[in-house]
Amino acid sequence: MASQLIELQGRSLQPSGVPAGVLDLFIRRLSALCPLQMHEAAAIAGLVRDVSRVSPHTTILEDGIPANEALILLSGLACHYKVLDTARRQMTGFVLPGDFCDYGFLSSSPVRQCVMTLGPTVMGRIDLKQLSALGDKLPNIVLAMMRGASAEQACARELVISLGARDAQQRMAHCLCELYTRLRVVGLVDRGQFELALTQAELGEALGLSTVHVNRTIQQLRKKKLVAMAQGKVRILDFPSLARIAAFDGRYLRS
Amino acid sequence: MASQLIELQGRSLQPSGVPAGVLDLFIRRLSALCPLQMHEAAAIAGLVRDVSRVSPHTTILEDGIPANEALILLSGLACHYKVLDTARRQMTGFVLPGDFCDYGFLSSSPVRQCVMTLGPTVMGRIDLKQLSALGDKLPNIVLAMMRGASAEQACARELVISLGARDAQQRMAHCLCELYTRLRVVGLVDRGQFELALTQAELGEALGLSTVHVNRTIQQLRKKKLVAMAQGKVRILDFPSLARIAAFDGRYLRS
DNA sequence: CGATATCTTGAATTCCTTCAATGGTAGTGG
DNA sequence: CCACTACCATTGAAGGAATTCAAGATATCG
Repeated sequence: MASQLIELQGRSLQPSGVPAGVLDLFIRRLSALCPLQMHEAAAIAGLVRDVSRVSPHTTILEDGIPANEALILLSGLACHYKVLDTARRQMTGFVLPGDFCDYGFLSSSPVRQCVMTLGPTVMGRIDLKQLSALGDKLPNIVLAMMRGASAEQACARELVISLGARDAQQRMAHCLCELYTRLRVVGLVDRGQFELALTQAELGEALGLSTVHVNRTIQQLRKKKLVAMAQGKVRILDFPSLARIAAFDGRYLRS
Repeated sequence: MASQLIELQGRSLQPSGVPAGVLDLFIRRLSALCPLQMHEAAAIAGLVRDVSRVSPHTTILEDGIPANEALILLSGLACHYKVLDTARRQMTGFVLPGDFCDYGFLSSSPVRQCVMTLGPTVMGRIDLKQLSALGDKLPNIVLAMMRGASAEQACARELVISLGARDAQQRMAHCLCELYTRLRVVGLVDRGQFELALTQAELGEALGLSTVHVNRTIQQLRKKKLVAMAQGKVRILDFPSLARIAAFDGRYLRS
């Protein structure tokens, strides 16, 4: 796993040696799941260690391996996926900044699916013993994490619906609506625009479509002036119309 | 919700008024998730109340409603589903005997998807306050439930893979392999045969296929002498071959 | 600036859907 | 006991959505 300690960028250090600011998204995400008091947020932020960059297309969690730490995506993009016999690959969900990469640690279950980075990312780690001890003292922390797992479950179910009952255009629109909504929670959307380090081929792996068809589908949405996508950036031009096409109802993302 | 108290069938009663035996599958399922001591199993079984029959095709949990009790399927079959604008319906997972219908109660999340019975079923309920109090005393109970939620998550992800990357025959084979494996855990498979109160149209809603194509796919599997399906019963004739077709690897079902 | 990856386009094919009709089976009531 | 009804399974034929194959255009990066 090619990773190195992140540079400090001239920021002040917390006791753990983690630059302030890097953990903002993590705390913002947790608080959105369950409102945290200042000391609760500080306590869990204090457990994050080994903050490090991870190169694109690196598998950071392997199927079937018991975890001994909780992995948090601090910036960038990652995904759950599985490789089939046929060398075909299917993604089953995105991990966005502030999310835990896998929630199996909550029930001491082994990781059930590989997790891989897509663009360049920054990861943080929390020792499970420490996390467990903290959870005993601050139940809101545990609640927030369990709600995170619940939200991830809801996303997976929604993806089932996309792949089972929506056509290509609806799938694409729904995916963009979800990313837009989830990224907005952590403040990563600026005037309808967000970063998305994802090729069309990779989008196809997420949506169960061929690369060619992804391309044609995007063009349809472009032609309708609903989105603009280029250079790893997505701009949502007309969210209401996009949501209408996809029959997107973001309530499944709420806690 | 058309439900009535189950008859007693001449069995001895536990203090709660629930006939002995009805809860066996529930305990077996929980113990498979996390081995329980006798007193732990007895404790949670003692909380189950309002055991009642529910008619086929009854929606027992509604999208978005906060739950005030945990619902357990004691016998029969149920599913998670969502109805789309287009009047199309997509199932996102099966609930088998011994399973909780929804795990949202673990994080005080509202139910995120409707749950509906398929065949005739028997349901049990546990008050969330009592369950929470019990969980504080017996952490293994909580662990078992959280592992149940984790297993359900794994099932949803696997369904994503089926709908996104497997053709009709592989989907069908994979679905049958999963049902076979899950039902075997609770002892509901007899010489390769199990009950499945599901029409071909409903199977299509689960697998993202049209009724016609479900029919043709089943015929292919029949012709290969892999399965026999009729009158709500499925017999797996050649599990290894079926698993090979689907590239089924049951490890995702383990805790 | 050349090399590689990604995006784009066209044409042929495949898998699955839709429509429509028939056959089978179980339950209902005369 | 048999007609009647309703639901489910099955089959054929036509159409459509998405895939595959193949090639060319554009971007990206060392």
